[in-house]
Amino acid sequence: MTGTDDILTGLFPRLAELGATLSRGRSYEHVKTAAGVSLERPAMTILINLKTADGPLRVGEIATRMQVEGPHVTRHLNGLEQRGLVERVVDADDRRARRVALTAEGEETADRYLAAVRDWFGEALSDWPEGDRRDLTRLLGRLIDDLGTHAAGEA
Amino acid sequence: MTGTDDILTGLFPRLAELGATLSRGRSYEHVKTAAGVSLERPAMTILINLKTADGPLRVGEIATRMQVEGPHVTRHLNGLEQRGLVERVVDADDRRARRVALTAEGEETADRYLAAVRDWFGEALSDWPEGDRRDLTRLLGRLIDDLGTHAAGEA
DNA sequence: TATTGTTATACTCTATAACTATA
DNA sequence: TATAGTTATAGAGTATAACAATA
Repeated sequence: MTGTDDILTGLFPRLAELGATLSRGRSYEHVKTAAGVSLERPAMTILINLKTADGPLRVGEIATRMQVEGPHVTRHLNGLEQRGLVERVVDADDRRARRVALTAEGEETADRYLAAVRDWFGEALSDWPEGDRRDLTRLLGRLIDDLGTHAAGEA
Repeated sequence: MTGTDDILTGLFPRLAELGATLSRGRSYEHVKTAAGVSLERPAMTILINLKTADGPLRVGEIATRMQVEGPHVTRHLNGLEQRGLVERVVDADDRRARRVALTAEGEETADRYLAAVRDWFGEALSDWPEGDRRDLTRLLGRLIDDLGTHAAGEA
């Protein structure tokens, strides 16, 4: 009884609050301002995915990484391309597909944003022992895996 | 350099992915189905807040707890009241305010939902050592606090 | 004059359906 | 016939502005 009750009184409320803090909290606004970018959040997420990938990504691959459907990516890609932050190039091997790549300006934007993220979180967690950060990262990774696996009905 | 780099390669991506898993993942759908409820998520969140509070809450208090603006709460309250899950009673002490209370049916719905949450997370985390759950809960609590404090510019 | 809540409106995020072009 | 991506449309989530009632 103790173990399961902890979920309702401990973990679950924290996850709900973290979700609210992350999605509606002012953190993103602060970071955006610090980085001097004016993009909607999913658009910024696309840039980060491209930046942290090895090279250009296909549209479908971006959608999978973001856990969203294709048209959502296409829509933001249209805006990003108009602003000159990404380029879409037809894949030579499969002409149905497109390879999406950051432009130089897109790369700069992603760099500025990531630097602001690093500063922001670094300040917020400045008095955290290194061990706690590592533990949290590890536990979150496992949580994500286990939630995903369970949702997929594989376990 | 090591400490701050961990944020960009470790913590930050995990938080982003957890946010996606929590907000768009199928977990909520599974739990909803298991509990046999058909409410939009913010409406369910209102019920849970009322259930876990000591007694009836004012509209503004619900909004604060959910980290949203007042009109958003009002809108969902209208739906919940129509379905007979909550009641709004004018506060005798301050007639501008309303006290929102769960009806018997609202209470049952919240109970069913929370039981399904407990089952769902309990299964997903069934092989977690008790210590890991406690650690994650503690670290998440601190993370939320520190992000909130930093966003408020207090530190 | 300030505060509680509501109504009206609009913006952001995301999904589904229908389509085009390749394969 | 199946797959990659796009366009069109719609729904969920949330915010701001204007307002009512009360303090």
